[in-house]
Amino acid sequence: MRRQEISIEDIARAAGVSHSTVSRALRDSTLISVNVRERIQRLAREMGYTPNAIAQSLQTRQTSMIGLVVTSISDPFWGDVMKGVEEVARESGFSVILSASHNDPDQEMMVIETFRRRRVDGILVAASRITGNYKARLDHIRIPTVLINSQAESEAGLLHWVSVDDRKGAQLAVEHLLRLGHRSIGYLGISSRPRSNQQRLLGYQSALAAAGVPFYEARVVITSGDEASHEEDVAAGQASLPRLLEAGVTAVFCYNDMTAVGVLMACREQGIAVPGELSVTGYDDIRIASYVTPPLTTVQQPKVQLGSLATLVMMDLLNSRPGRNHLLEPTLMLRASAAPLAAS
Amino acid sequence: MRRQEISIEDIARAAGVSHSTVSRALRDSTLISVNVRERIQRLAREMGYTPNAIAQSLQTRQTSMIGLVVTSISDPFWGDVMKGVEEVARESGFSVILSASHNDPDQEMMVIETFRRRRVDGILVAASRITGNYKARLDHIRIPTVLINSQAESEAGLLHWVSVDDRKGAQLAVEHLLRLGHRSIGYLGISSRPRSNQQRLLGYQSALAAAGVPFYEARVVITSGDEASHEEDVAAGQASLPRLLEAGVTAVFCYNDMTAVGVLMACREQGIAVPGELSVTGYDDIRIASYVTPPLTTVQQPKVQLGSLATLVMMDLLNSRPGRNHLLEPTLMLRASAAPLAAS
DNA sequence: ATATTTTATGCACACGTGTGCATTAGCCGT
DNA sequence: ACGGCTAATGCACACGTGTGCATAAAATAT
Repeated sequence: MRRQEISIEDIARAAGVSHSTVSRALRDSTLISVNVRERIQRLAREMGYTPNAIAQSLQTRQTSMIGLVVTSISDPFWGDVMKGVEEVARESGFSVILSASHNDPDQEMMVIETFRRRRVDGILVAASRITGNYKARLDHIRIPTVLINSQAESEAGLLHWVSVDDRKGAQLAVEHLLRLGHRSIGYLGISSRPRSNQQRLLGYQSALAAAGVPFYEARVVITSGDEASHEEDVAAGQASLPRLLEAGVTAVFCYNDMTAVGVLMACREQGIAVPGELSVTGYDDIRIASYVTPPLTTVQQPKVQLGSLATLVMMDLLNSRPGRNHLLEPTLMLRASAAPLAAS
Repeated sequence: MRRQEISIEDIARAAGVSHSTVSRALRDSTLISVNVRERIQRLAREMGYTPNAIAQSLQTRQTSMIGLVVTSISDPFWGDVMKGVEEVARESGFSVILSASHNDPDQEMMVIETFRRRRVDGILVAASRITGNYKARLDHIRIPTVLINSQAESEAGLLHWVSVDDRKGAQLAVEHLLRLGHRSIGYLGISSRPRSNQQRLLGYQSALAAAGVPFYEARVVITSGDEASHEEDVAAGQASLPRLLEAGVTAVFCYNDMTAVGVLMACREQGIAVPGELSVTGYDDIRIASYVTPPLTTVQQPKVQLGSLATLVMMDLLNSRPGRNHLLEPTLMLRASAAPLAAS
């Protein structure tokens, strides 16, 4: 089982030259004469040589690997983001190390520590939960970092971010409901993702304010759903419907598509027509939103672009170009789960 | 921007010992006296030392990394598999390098070549398209490999697999439809995933045969859908409904959940009641299957287990224990998209 | 006290690749 | 033919860590 890959030393021996010559020949150095260069390259091909990236990394002090931390690997939202990351990374000659944080700051920090041990060139963190005391440690690590859908500043200039404008997205959704004639609009939020939840709540409030509709605390329901898994989000949505109905809303803006699906399911159980009696909007526009009944009116986040752009920013940083932060625009996807307020 | 991580050499200098002593002390070698050992470990902590995994890998000739190739990163099915892989890998102290093959043998081979260059300890390949001439090259690579949901033999003993019994799954679904009284049952397949498509077709046929129901070629519709993306699967399902109806089927067993969703959508457009006029079953039991209307009766594959078990087999191989192949059992998920044949 | 074993540490090499510098061979000009 | 210049190659070190072996120091036995 001894795996014996061949090295440039082996090629050197076979060609009767030094390993330096082989190294240069394989890198197309003009220092090496054309015929020797070609002979060595042919030899390398024949012998089935594969450069040892580990040794190269040790020497050049760069690994061409980037670490990606994500809250949940099986989440369709992050699935799209991961896809964008992997594509750009591969095209740029980088590999992606993937790990999950399960929405837990401790695990997130441990994963980042592993990445540091492996000397990745850069780190991408999705929906970081890093705050306060962790922040300092993250800063001390001195590895270029790009946050995805979370924001933070850094004095060292190593920390950047790419996000979708959550507040704007919420405004789009709520404005749409207002245009449909709704005046009693609820917000169904999730406390386990504090930043985006807060932003969407703000967007909800400012849309109401802009339309001159008063804000009532009772119309806002925030549930927990700690692990950031779908099942929990759906269950949270289902469980929250009663409280929203008590508040007498005719439409509800949900934190994401899965909670909206939960609301949809609860409505079906209780015989409440959507959108006839209650209009529902989601957020994210994951695939499931198109196929559910009724298809969800929702806020689309450019998910793949989120990943690819973050990776492009990373490439800028790694080529010592200045890294720009980006705030992407969400768009409204009109489907069938929200309709004009019935003139009852 | 010069990133200067500290090394055991630095610690050695600070402690007034040689780097060998530091190396041993950090690895808890009993060769080093207790007080020196503790002093060095404290020093390492204070100086913020992080071992250089690259240098360790070069020396020990193992990277503690495994490569994972998947046909599509954003596919919910593979998302669950990836989750299982990452969890077991992390618990075992391994990191996962992720890459996509887009269901293309050439890309798959390129990804594997990259993994080889990076000297991963093992490779996991999901739904491999490697055949014939590639097979030989794969064999020549001499890296332990575990295939997920595809099977192949190897003389070198480096190739193993973990799969779900596709034929059995198909039988379960079709037997269920037969039990519901259906006799004219269609199969909607996809040619771009030849192995599983073939297996499911075989299961379909043997279930019919066991029930004494004749097999009609016209009831089998195989579409393409090259890129293995959802949109294409759904579209394929939608486009295939007419041909199935022409064949006069009362129930259809679909290759996977997304094609089944396509069929569902086409039915709604054409006013065909499901399951009233047509029973539909899917395959995979991805999350979407539960939330669509009507909820899909489908064959559940143990997706997370598929990933975790494959990784456990890999761990066996890496610890030079014999690797066993595993054929997992699918189970039938009864929901609402298949119903007894209406006595019309 | 000396010989022998045990304990603790350093030396030097290895892993595979890249590169500054010295060295050699070849070429040209006068 | 000789000096100077260019082209091609090798030497030796570096990257950071692990480890066999030699060695020094200490402890124990005789």
